[in-house]
Amino acid sequence: MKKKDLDERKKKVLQAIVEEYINTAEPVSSGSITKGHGLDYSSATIRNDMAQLENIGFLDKPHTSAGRVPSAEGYRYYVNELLKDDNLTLEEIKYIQYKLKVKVNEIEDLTKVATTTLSEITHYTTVAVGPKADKQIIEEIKFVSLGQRMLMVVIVTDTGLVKETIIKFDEDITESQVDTLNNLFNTRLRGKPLSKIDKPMADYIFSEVHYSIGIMKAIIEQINRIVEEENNNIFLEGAKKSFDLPEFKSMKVAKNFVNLLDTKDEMLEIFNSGDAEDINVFIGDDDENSNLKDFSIITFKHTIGDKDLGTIGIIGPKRMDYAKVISVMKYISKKLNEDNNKKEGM
Amino acid sequence: MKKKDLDERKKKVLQAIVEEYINTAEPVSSGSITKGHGLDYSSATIRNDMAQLENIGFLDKPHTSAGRVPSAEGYRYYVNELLKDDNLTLEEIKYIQYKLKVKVNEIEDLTKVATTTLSEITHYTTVAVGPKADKQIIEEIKFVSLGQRMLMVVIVTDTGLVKETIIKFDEDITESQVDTLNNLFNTRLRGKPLSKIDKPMADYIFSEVHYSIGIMKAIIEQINRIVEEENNNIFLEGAKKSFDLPEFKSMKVAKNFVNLLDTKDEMLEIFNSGDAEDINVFIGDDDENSNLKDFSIITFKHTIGDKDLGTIGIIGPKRMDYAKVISVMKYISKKLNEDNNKKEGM
DNA sequence: TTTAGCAATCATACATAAAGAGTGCTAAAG
DNA sequence: CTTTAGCACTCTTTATGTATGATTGCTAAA
Repeated sequence: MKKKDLDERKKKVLQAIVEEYINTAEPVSSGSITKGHGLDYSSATIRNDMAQLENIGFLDKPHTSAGRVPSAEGYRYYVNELLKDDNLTLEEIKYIQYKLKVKVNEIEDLTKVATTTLSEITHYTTVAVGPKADKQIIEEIKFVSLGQRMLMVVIVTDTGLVKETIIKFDEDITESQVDTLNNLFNTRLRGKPLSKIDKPMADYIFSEVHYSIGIMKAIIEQINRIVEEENNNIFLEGAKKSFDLPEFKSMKVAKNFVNLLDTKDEMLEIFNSGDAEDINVFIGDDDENSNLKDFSIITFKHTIGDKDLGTIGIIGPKRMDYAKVISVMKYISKKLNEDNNKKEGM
Repeated sequence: MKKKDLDERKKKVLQAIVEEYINTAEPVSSGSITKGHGLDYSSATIRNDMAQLENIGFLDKPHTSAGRVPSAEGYRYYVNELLKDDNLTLEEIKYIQYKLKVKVNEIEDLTKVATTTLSEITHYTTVAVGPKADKQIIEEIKFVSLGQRMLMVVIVTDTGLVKETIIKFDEDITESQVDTLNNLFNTRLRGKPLSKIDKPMADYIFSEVHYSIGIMKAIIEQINRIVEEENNNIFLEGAKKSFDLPEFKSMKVAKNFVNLLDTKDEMLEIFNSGDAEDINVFIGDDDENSNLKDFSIITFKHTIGDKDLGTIGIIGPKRMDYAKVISVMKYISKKLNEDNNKKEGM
């Protein structure tokens, strides 16, 4: 049997098992889904279907007499083929609207509000990751002198991202030198993507400036450094909520979760790999030995028009309420885009 | 018996128990400390002392036949009276020197390096909390226009802290207005502490500016907002390390830990309450029902001269290696101050 | 004051048994 | 051919009892 062409009843059985397991966190027995979920068969019939669903890899059996649990494959089929994702209550919709109406001045704030709201409604841990630096356009680059031998550099991009750093020198800097720097870097870099200053550009800058090479080198080096260290701006909300979930009774799961949030690498990879247009669902592989084994991550890109404002996502157990999460995300994503296109048009 | 006047042997017994428990995480029996730790008595003698130490509240008994465990009181006595805190190895000293020698341009970076190093050497979770805003002096306040109706405000303080925000308006702003703003705010606020703009100051500003009240109101409101939201800059390092400790086998402990880091309030209170001059040791109360019950927090203020650069601390189990942690902290604290006074003198 | 000796206490580990849940298979019914 | 009833089988869970070992508290002697 091909995986894709399940007959109608098997689809219903799989769906019933996934939904039941999402609710109870207990393996689902054939007896418990004879009625409801659009099904009305004897447990023996369900058992037969379950055996076949297990054969094609959609279900797992913890042990002989324990009922079935969806496999990663099973979850994927459920998410892709069986999910009905329009189940927000009116209260939830109103709450989201209320929260997103808040007056924000920085896009970062809006992302945080959205992330917090998402966590409140879904009761899962949510994460916001800043946009990739190199996709952004430099709108302003400003040098401000701090004392004689210190300089602050502020770079502002079109998405409202602000990067700043302080550079120290071994020699004095005059105000007129600062003016020159402001002129030079602004005329050269404004409108360009926020990426490292390459060799030709550095050479050009050197050729234009008549004073200390040491200062210029330090500046370029430091700018390249802050441009490179992207995505350090991770915002985490509701980590403790995850610890109330039954899967966190297992120390191993809890530890993997903390590792995931502490190390960040694996998590970031998934956050950055998603498709820009869509809600992306990552379901941890069953067999893998990674920290992600027991978790699912669902992300979407926060965008206004074609500007990438970062990624917002949820980390939860594989037994996640996909329907709910995806519904909420779709709604929030739509709202974010709507409201801000309005504001942009001013 | 008064708590303070333990005879010499009882002191040694208490010390032996604390140190043994720190090493093994197992209740300490009378038999296991008959030799070593400067003791050479029979288990019966030790037992008598242990019974009395328990009476005055320095030891606890998990159950009748389980050996003894230090109480919070016991730890406190140990830390205050019995601790010998000079046990860094040469390798550790060299490693710290090597790490702190790194060239940093922002004080925030230095704090991070110190925090990371502290975590590496002690194997505990470390936390850095930014300095209190109102203790800092405004060194520069800069308005940068972003498009017609957006303005960025950057405030730099004497400790190198940078606060910035973006303000949106309903009307246009001209370059000359921005210049006026820069002049006005800099002459008025530079050298002042980073605190909210009060009524008289606001009134003065209003009286000086001839255009839109709406714009000025928005600016002052927003500046007050970012000044108020202090300590959002918490830097966490090595959370996963804690999960390797035996006490984290208990789900309750693990959950409290995550709550602590996620909610931040309780933790911040302790971080901000410490004495500026000293290493501060907080030991969770035995009976209390708080998230902190099972943990100890050790902090010190990162300062250069009299500038407060924030607080660096460790969160670990009550069974923490106090001697080691305090030694490392003292050393790092000294080094930070030394090196930077040198750099300051340029 | 210190110590040896010993009964008493309690957690832990282990073995065994009983109960319960759920499956897989077979054969009958629809 | 599909569905269902029936039942043996498997495996987990829980309870119970028992043995074991660690450690203490007390007493009496050194």
